[in-house]
Amino acid sequence: MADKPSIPKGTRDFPPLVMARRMHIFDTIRGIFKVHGFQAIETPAMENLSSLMGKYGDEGDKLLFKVLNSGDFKAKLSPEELSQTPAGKLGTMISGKGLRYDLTVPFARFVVQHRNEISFPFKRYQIQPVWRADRPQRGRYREFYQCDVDVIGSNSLLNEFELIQIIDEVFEALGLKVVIKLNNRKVLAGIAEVIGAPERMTDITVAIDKLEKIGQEGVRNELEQKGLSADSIAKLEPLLLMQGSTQEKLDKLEGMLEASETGKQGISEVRRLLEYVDTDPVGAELEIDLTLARGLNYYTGSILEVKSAEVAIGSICGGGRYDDLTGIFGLEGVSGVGVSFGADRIYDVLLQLDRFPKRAAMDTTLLFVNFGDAEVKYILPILGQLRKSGISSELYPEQAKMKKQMSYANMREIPFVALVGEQEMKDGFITLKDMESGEQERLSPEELVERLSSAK
RNA sequence: GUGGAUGUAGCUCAGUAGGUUAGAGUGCUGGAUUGUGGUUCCAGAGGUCGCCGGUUCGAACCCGGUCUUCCACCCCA
Repeated sequence: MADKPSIPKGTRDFPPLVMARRMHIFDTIRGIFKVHGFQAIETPAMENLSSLMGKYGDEGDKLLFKVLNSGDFKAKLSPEELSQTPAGKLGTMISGKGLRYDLTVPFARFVVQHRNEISFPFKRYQIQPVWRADRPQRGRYREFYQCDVDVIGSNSLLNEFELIQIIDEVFEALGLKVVIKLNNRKVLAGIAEVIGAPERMTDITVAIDKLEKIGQEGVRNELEQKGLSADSIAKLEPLLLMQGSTQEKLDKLEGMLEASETGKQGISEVRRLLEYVDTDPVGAELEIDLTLARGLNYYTGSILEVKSAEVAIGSICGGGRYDDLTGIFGLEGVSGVGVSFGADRIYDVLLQLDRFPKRAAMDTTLLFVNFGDAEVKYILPILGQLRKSGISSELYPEQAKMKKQMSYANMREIPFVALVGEQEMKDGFITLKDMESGEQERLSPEELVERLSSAK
């Protein structure tokens, strides 16, 4: 006997209602990407493992799904290698491919590989699933969709501004309140420099990233543990506890980062970006957050992250500028900046807040009840007319009991039902029933189209 | 990867001094109602009690393992 059918850990099936809601998210995001002039691309689910390894830090390497080589994958290994190599390392020896971990690195590969066909700056969007061998939890899946927008081949901070606008427009359209957190890796690098530990930037940022969660004391302990000197920690603390308006924070920071060229540059970039925002302010809350670090180690400039202001679920969108990413694939001096929307988490937030549109808005508008073959033949051309007019409509395929057909409409939450029987055929009209109010009216086919077009 | 919970009908859950054919609500199917759904009433279908093994005369219940889901770390969308 076969096992009960199941799917791998951390993956999901999407039934129709869920899918309708997911499409609502994707359609909204895609529409806004297009309006901003971004073009769609896709890349394969699998990349060569060498394209993926080392791009996401040690932690990321562990979370990569590797695809076992076809054929006799152990033929090239000696028995010693086979038995002595630790499992984790063995995986990379017998796997030449891996599932993509995000869309940014494959995009960088794409840009380098197709550089002669692309005119820069290149604005692309990409909506595809990615895979991570993480331990699943709420809001964390092994297969999930990212919706990436990137501009590559332009250093201008106008791109960062456009991304902020896109974020604002997307969440506005979805009806979600969000906080956009902004920081700059150069500022973080400056801080590391000023406190006398320039090479420890990653450790420092990872630690201060947790400030909200583990508190000042916790951060201090973690930094001590990482081997940072007491002197450095003491210098760092006032920076973290800065209060005041964005401008005040920036002024204070600028003073502290006087000695660091990189730091000063970071500050001026943040200022510049905020100037753009001032010209056309966004609806979302925008805040400078020095504790925002972001783990992906390819970011070099602006970094940003979006959190729901209403539901605690981790970030629902994030990104930043990466100056060297294509360098890894052999194309130097091309800077890119982009953000990624986490569709699955956005879904969870919308669901929890009950902000999805009514099902009727995403589904069939009209159902014709089937009274028999003569009626069906009468209805078919009308049905075609409705569909040409963009009204989602269907005909019940069986001459089932009326109760059953009505229940079907009810279950599907179809807002209108059309009744065409002998009487209607003879008189040339259609009885339209509004399922919500229960009211019925008699309409000609033309009036029906008219009526439902306006009801949409 | 570390630590901790969880798992009984499609769904939400009852069900222990281990004892014959495992329950409720909801949903599903049919009927009451042969051109009218959502309410009500009646009937019916649906479970190898996550899976494997052990203890026992006997296991949904005790023990071990395993998988799933969830929670806290880690990390992140």
